[in-house]
Amino acid sequence: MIAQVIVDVAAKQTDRIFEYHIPAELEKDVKIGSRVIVPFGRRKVQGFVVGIEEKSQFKGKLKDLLVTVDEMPPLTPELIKLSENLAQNIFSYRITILQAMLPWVMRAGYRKLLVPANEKAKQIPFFQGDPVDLSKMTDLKQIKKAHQLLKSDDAKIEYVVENRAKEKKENQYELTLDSAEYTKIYNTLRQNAVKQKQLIMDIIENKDDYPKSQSSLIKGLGLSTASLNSAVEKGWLKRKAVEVYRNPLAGFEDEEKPVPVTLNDEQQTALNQINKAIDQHKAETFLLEGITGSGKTEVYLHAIGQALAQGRTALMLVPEISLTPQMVKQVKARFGDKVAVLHSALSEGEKYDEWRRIRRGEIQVVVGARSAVFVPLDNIGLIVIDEEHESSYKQETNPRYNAKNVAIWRSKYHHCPLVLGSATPSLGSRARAQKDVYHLLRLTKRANHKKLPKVNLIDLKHVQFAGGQFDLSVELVDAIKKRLEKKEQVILMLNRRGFANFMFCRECGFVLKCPNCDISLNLHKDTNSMQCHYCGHTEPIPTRCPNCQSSKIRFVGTGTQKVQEELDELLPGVRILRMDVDTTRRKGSYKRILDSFGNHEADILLGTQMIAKGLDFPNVTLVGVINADTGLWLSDYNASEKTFELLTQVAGRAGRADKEGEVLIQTYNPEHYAIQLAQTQDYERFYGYEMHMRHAGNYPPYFYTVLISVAAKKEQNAAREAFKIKRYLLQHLNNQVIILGPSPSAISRVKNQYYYQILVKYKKEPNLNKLLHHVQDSAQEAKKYGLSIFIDNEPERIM
DNA sequence: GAGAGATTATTT
DNA sequence: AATAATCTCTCG
Repeated sequence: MIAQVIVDVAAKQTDRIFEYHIPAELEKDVKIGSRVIVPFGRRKVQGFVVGIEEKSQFKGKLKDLLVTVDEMPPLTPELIKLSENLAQNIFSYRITILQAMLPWVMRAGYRKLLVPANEKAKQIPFFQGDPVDLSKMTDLKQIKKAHQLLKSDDAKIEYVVENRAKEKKENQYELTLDSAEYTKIYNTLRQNAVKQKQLIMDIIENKDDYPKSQSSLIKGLGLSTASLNSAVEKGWLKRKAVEVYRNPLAGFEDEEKPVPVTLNDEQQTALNQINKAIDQHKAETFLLEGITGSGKTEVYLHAIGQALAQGRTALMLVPEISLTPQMVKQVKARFGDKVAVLHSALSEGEKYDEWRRIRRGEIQVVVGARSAVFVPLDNIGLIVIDEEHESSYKQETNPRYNAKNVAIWRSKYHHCPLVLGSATPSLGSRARAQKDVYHLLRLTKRANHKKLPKVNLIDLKHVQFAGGQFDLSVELVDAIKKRLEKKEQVILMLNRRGFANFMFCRECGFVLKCPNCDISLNLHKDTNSMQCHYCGHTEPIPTRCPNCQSSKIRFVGTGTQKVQEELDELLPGVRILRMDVDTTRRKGSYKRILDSFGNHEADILLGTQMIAKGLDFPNVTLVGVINADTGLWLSDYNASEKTFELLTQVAGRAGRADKEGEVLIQTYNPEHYAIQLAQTQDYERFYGYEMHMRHAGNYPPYFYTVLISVAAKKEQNAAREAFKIKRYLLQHLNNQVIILGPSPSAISRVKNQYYYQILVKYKKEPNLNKLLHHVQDSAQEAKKYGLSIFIDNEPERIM
């Protein structure tokens, strides 16, 4: 038999099938989707079997496939097929896509070892008994010596493929004797053998609980490893290492029982339609447009229950940012240990274990962020994408897939419905619902009949500021005070995007910039440094202007740290929790902050965009937005959409329970339509208005877009290549197409690379895909001259 | 004619 | 992408 293999070499020339002969003894193991090791040239590489055939197309002599790596093929035939489809659409190599479908630990590591070639050579002092890792060899003398040994045939190179995936093992202790004997042992123990007595007593009393794990014995009984060791030595217990799953939900085990929630009419109507599609195995896409607090999550959970009741599985995607403990808790409470969770806060080992539980069919419900769209779930009965407007469903690096499109593909494959949910659907989705491509379901009422919070705009152009800074208006501070007096809680959002503290000299106007990027450095008080958010460059905080040595330097802009200090001053004694990239970096800190706020251990939750989504705190009655404008003037065509979304989402955090909510939005642009319509939280009107704008500007959803970026060390080179690509495209496309640029990116230099980009807008260009693949092929040639070319189909961000 | 460096072809 | 094969240049 012949295996068709995609090898782990991401390059144009190798982006195709290579065939291998399957040795007879491996025939039962090698399946479509298997991860295998194959000889490739002189090397050994990892690869994935994408097909198995009787006969080979190859004229030369086939090599033998060496081994299969896993017991069970990690990829399913479905995912193999999906990878083929994706490769045609997103300008990535097939192997890059296949690897993106699996946990990172399943990527192979490669090592080149210099090993003695014969018995005599083993005595050469150079080896010191061990093979030498060639990639770690830096010393020139050593390298010379290595060459010498290779030439004299005393050494040879051995290629090793390493598997990073490690299973976690835990010690378990099982009983070796019968209970009578343990009683006997107990009686012979000395009075002062406290721990030993305790252990034997536990064995006598809880005999049926054994074998017990080491951690449960140590934690539960307060034993030490030493006492366990001696128990093993004396033959009382037998130790065994067993494989265990790393469990990321360890902290969620004893959550409250699921509360049965009855749906209101609208929810029920929506659910009925979804359930019908589940029952009929129909690959229908629903757009569930429901205002904040309308209980979309309840609808999802009921629908998931329906899929499970039919013996099928369910996949639910949520944005990374809103994969909050609150959300996980709800799903976990409803479906217990049928649930697996996948997101970036898990360790690589945890991700691998969650993934394996899914692959082995031990899981019925998966909740995860973008990459979870590739999980090897079988028999999917429902896919849900919550907050479908979120741009995080699009991966911005290779492979640049959009989880929404992947989900649509999978829903067709499994003949199951896909539910896209949002309070503020993306224009693209909403427009498709308009054209009946998607089925629109609307929830217009808040589930608990509470009114939407009242939203007021504060015009920062005509306002008095509290304190000495220009961040907090008197009106906002007063409103906060009032809420605090009533022992209610407040959420404050500072949309910091490109707006944090930077150093500015009042003498010469100098702004401290990153030496590698075209952007200012940001002040970080916690680490006492100036940092670049793009390349990570760090330097000390200057005390004098680096340009003119003046001491009149200021730090301008608003950061969460600064606002916190101001609030401390204006409202002495107030308890503030800050939530931003800095305070949530450590594992579990996210949960800790939210739990603490939920327990009313703080009055104000001050944070960046990450607090806008999905949080549900009944005691929060006031939401303040410190500056609504920060995202508004970005050059993206969807800046208004993103601003409207964010304001509407954050407003929805107020007044979720019995108490009426209030929202205050500070802005310098109270007349802007995105902000005006966010005030009335009128999505449908915003949709109508924004569609006009898109139509007038020839932007999505009226046009399709492709973004081509070119990066180079020298600015002219990037620009020249971009112009060349544009000329090439114009030559071969009809004149319906619109090509914008080339223009420098919004941040024209990052990590010492200059970026130029062109945007292709088109309605129908059957030729384009072929041309772009040609551009991509030329990228490898261009790389020799230090040029990088990226092609992004339907980009979420154009800057 | 050997060694370094650049270029080109090959990988099943 | 990594490696091998081939070509080119430069050494008094």
